[in-house]
Amino acid sequence: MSNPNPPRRRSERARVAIVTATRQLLLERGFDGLSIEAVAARAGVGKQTIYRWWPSRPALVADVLLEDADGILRPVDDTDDLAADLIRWATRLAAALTTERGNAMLRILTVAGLEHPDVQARLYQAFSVPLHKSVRSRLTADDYDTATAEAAADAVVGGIVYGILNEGRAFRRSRAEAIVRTVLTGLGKR
Amino acid sequence: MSNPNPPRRRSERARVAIVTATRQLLLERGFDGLSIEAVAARAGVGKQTIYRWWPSRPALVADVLLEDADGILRPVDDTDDLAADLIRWATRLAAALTTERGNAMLRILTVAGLEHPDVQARLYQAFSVPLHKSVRSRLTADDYDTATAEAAADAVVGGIVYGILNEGRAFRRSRAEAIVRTVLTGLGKR
Amino acid sequence: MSNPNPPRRRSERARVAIVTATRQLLLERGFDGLSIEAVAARAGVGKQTIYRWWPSRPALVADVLLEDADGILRPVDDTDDLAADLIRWATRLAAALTTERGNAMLRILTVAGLEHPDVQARLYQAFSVPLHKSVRSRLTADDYDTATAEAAADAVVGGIVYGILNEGRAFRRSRAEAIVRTVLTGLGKR
Amino acid sequence: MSNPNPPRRRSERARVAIVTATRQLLLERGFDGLSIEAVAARAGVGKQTIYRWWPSRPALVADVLLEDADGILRPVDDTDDLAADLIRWATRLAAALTTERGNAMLRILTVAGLEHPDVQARLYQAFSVPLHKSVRSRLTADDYDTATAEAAADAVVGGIVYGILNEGRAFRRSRAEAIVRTVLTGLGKR
DNA sequence: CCATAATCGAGACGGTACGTCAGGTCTTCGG
DNA sequence: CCGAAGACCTGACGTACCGTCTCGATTATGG
Repeated sequence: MSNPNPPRRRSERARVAIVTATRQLLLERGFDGLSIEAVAARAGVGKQTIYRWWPSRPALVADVLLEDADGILRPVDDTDDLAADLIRWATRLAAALTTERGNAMLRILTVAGLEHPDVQARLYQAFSVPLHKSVRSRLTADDYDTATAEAAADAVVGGIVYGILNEGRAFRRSRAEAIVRTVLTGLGKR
Repeated sequence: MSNPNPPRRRSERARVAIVTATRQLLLERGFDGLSIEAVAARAGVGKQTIYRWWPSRPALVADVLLEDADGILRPVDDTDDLAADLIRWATRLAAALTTERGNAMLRILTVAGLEHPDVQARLYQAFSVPLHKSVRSRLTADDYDTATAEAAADAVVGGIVYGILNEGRAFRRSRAEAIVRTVLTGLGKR
Repeated sequence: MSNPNPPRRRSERARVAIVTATRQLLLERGFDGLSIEAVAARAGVGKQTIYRWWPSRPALVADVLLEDADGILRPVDDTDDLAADLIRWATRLAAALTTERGNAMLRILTVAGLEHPDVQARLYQAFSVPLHKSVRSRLTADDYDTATAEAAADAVVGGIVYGILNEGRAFRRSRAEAIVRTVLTGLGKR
Repeated sequence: MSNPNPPRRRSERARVAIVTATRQLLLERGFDGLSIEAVAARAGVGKQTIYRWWPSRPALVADVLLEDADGILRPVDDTDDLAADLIRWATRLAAALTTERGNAMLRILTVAGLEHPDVQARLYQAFSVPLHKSVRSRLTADDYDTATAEAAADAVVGGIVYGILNEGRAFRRSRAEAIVRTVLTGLGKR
């Protein structure tokens, strides 16, 4: 019997050209300014070659974003100073998301997810979950209970990312630090 | 003296029909499924009548959302129990944003803002700012300093809204409560 | 009792402005490039003021053309030299219809007539009939019978005008003369 | 060697559907009642498919007319009776141009040409030139000199076609005959 | 080492929606 | 009541892309 999953000989050259063209156009024109036709033209590829391998525009975009995820997803350091670890992490996250490119990516990622449930799920797994988990793990490593770690991670990640979604590149890193400190120490009245 | 800029006699009938049709179609098909042509048809109005008064699709959508803002924007109560006040507020916010309609609105609002800077600014002023301010005011009323209030508001609002953007209607109200509690008490190891 | 036929107080100022604007735009853009909106704007007049007095665009155009008819419609001289009279007339007609303005008018007149039966009838009466009649009268004045005069007028007028419609301003006056001569002398083989 | 300019694979099915729909609509609504949108709808074709192959509405119309030219363009017979030959030809021309369809075509052809110079040139070559040439050739075959033949052709063709443009289907064939006879015999006073 | 079948580039196709122009009707207001 | 202004509904414009569908022209095995 034949190979049940024949490797469907796909042109790597074309794949790379498409992904590259998509990345460029995404940064030039944003998510909703991106047309398959433009990608095909820029990549020197027939439209069908794109449709053969990606079911939809958001799926293509998602693939491109996933290739670039590493710049954003970094684990939290684990020294013996929890506050310092979290603040360093939060600051770096804010920095990454306020570069021109990083901010563009965040926006694209958010829109793409909001407009296409399938993609939402993939991006959620690839970005939100690891981000949240980074913080949670560092906290449970310091013996916080799951529920507390969860809520704290919500507050820190949400506070920073939502802030940047709203303020864009104007969001200051010091604000990320302030959020982390507040979550750590709470609001015990002084 | 006469008005030097007479407000160009506008048909209220048409305005209402357009806004209503837009709201319906937005809920039926979402933001990017909304076409001006469909709005015009449903409203029984010429396309030009829409373009005459709104510069773009996101601007029209923004106007519709702004009319519906009240359901989401409620001030924080001010009893002598800060925790209870904030938790009640957070819980209600989460409830409003996880109804079918409220969640749809949140998603639409976010995409519309991300795709159109002008609209982003308006929506930011109309939603994010008041939301944030609600929490901040309640805290400064209890004599927290500005910086702390700011950071806490970031954490609470961001934690809840970003959570709901990610999880959708699956986001539980108890999680909003947990976030508030964590921010209030901090992570002082017990 | 009131005047049973009140002269519907119409603004002469507006009428003139409209007709003038129409004439200008007609020469600038041709018949089908003429829009009522442009006429109204150029004339400093509301659209309704045009529609109040003219039922349609071709009707307005027809009025303008009729005001300018004199340049084209000249009677045939009646000296005792029939050939000279007709040649002079034909030559002048060709000259009038091959000026920039006259040619534009001919084309406009033709299109307007072909596209609107009512207008066709008016223009026919105002241009074709007098043109034809000029020639016919001159011939009957020289005792040709009606049928012959008719046919000769057909040949002369048609030959010249149709020629100019086809060739435009390239049509030479000598050609008009040749047509007249041929009709006068016939083709008796030599 | 291969064709350096391969003719961009075109759907014959679509071409025929478009031309047919255009012809129908032209006869139903006339030239200026013809919309590309209606042609596309009737032909079951996307608008772009029309715009891909024809630069403008008049160009499309011209193509349709050119396909139908044969009904009008017939050579002049060449028996030894010049008068009979020309009269037969003139009579047939008048007959063809006073059928419902033929008359409609003549009007359409004329307007299309007058409104669009490019089209004017093509239609002139395809209709006016051959018509004129038919008569001229028959005359030069009988040893008339070029100038005379030219003027006579002007008078005959112009007399008939311009007459029909003005009178429409009311133009009698006998009038065409009278024109031919007059041109042949001239107006030598009897 | 060819045969053959999937993949490729190109781009035509039937469509939907765009944003604009103008048509002809209507409404408002000032003179 | 007329005239200016211009909003209104309608319908068509010409364009951009959509996603599907042929077309040859390459490839890249696997018989």
